[in-house]
Amino acid sequence: MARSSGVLEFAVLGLLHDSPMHGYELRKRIGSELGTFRAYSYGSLYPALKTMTKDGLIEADDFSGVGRRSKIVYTLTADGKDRFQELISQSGPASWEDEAFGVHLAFFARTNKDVRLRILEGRRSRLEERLDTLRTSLRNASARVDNYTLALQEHGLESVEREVRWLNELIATERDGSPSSRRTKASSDAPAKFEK
Amino acid sequence: MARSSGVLEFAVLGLLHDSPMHGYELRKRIGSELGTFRAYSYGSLYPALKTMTKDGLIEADDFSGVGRRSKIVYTLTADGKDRFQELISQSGPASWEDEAFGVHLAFFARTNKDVRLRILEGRRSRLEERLDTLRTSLRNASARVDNYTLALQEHGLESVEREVRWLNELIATERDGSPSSRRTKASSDAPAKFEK
DNA sequence: GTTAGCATGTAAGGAGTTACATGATTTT
DNA sequence: AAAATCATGTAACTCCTTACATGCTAAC
Repeated sequence: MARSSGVLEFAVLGLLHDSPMHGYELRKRIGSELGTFRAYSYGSLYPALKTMTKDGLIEADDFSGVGRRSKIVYTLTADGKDRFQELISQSGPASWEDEAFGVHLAFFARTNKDVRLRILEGRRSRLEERLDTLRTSLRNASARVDNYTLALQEHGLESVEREVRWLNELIATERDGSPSSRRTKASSDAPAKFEK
Repeated sequence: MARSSGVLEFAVLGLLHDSPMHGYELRKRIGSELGTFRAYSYGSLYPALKTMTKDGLIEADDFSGVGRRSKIVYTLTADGKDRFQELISQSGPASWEDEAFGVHLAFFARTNKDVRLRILEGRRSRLEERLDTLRTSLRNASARVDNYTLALQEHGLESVEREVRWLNELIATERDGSPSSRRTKASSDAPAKFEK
């Protein structure tokens, strides 16, 4: 098994979970719907779809009937759904990295509340580590470095501080919802603010 | 000629411009002094140094005297200085990309005022394009997408808006300095706010 | 009828990381 | 004397982009 990995696979599984789709459309949605708006090229996407088909995560239906624009529609298999559940339940260090965090958040509506909180808090502590490094480096920098570099570092620092505040709000909102310990069955109910 | 390219080469040239250094230290400085705090691994850095040596941009002096910790100190050659001047003078589209912009800004103290302004303005227009895309995608998104994704997209949008405001300040400060058209010889004088 | 957008793919290559391998020196 | 940090390097691998190649269909 090729064991295709990474953010792209995760994104594809999540989007196909909603409805079957062909590659061309998947690419657009990855670029626009997933908060990251990271656009993958076809050179990444199409080979990934092949690998995932080989791995049995998705199934390809070739709609190349004569006279009609050729299309290959992909559908999630049972294995694919399992894999998505597996990925969506991960709340370890890997899920607090920039890109991975973005995709995880994009699928939060389908994520358990406990997992959501752990990811949010993990992300925050990851950023707080970064703040430490940045503040230290800024303290040394103010003596040695020119003021353009300083301006850039300060701006970077403020950006991270802003993200921490944003996370604090998300975490607070998340906690305002019904506490997960009360539930017998793990619930993915979103707190009021996040209902559709 | 291998024509080593990219941000890493630029960063190395800029740092060696100040003073000769060995690889281990270069790596740390790239991570901390350059506003981007992007840390390259040795697996990237050491091969890059070899290529640059082959290209004649830097010169390696091996301090492996017996009993002393082995060190290879790199010094900029005349060609290397030329190359750095070439890179630092570029104000085209490539220099408004995230990473490249960071390095360019890190070396702004050695950049001509005209070039500085063109880079700052180019960066701003690049971000304004991104704002357009984001705002459009956000308008569609609010209908179709769950509110977690929405929160992420809104936060992303605000981050870009903040960077634009930051750039506006830098540009204004830059313009407050003596106008470059008055100068016969291009000057790299920093505006008052940015003097050391 | 031609331009723009839809739709799929491959080959070559760029840029970087991880894991490995080795050894000296300083700090605890 | 052990642990941390200094110091250099390579091989295999991952992930992704660019450029190429092909052809259909809708809109102007």
